[in-house]
Amino acid sequence: MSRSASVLDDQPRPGAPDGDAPSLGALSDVLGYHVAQAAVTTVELFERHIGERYGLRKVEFSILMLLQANHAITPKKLGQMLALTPPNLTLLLDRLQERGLLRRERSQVDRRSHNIVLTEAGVELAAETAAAAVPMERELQGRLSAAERALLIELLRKVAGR
Amino acid sequence: MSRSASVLDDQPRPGAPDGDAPSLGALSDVLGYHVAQAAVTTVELFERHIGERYGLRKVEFSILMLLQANHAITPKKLGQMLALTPPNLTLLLDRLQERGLLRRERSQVDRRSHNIVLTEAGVELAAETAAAAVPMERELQGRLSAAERALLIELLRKVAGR
DNA sequence: TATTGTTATACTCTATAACTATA
DNA sequence: TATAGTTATAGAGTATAACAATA
Repeated sequence: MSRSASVLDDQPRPGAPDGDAPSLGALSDVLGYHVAQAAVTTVELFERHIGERYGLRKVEFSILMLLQANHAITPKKLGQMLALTPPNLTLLLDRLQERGLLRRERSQVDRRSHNIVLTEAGVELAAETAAAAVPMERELQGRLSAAERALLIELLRKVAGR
Repeated sequence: MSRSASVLDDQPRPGAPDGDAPSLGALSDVLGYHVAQAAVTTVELFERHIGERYGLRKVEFSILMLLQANHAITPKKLGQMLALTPPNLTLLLDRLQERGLLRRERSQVDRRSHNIVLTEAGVELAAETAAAAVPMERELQGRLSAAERALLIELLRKVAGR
């Protein structure tokens, strides 16, 4: 754990008004901190490429992508995959439904559960935003090589563990 | 982008009530999604090892660690390092100050700014929680080797870019 | 005029509890 | 008696605007 003694005990040097880069201390060994800091970048990227342009929140985009890939899926499963509690999911689905992007169809097999399916507009928006994700990811090339990016995703999946 | 056709069009097979594992679709190539999913794990880890035990939120723990490593630091810098807006930081510092963990000392150099310093109780809690972070990180060994973990942190730092 | 930090405020995000309807 | 989903509600997290004190 490297630390830079007490360089700035209320005495910032004239030439460096903001002092040295402060040390992370014990935080440098805390994985969660680095995950959170990386999220600052990815969230900003998402907002700029997709969120603001299509009026979608991160989770809404994820839901669209999962519905695109799985056609019909229950709220239960969506909730499990995205770590959402049932009440939150209900609200999210309400919002997307009001926008005409999806439908809830009562399952004929188990009438308690629903199958969520994209409407035509939903299919279209899913395709558009999936396409918008490509340049978004490409923007990371300045920070990570393709190999590093693939490796990073693999390691993150191990941490997520599912 | 692998997708598993329409295995579950409202017809879950009897033997597998929850159907096959749904595909991630386009999401599997979105770094931000994987970062967010990994965060679910690290947040849960934090809550269990530190948050609940010491009544600290993630950011509060981070502030403690930064103060521990840097002795005196201004809210401005803390805000930059943790991506917090000034009003949020004010509230966080209020809370920690009310708990008797830190003091705001007006800088003699620039009387607009403050130096935040840990009280004795703050130093103690910082040490305790830093120690509690060790077994927390160790718990990740089931998912990542030491080398993988180091590599992951390095890659996350590149994404965070600072 | 610009900067540090604060106050006031509101909006988003997420969680818990209680409920309905099906099984 | 258990499960899928909803409703109601509250708390945590985060943002913007307006302000005070100092530079």
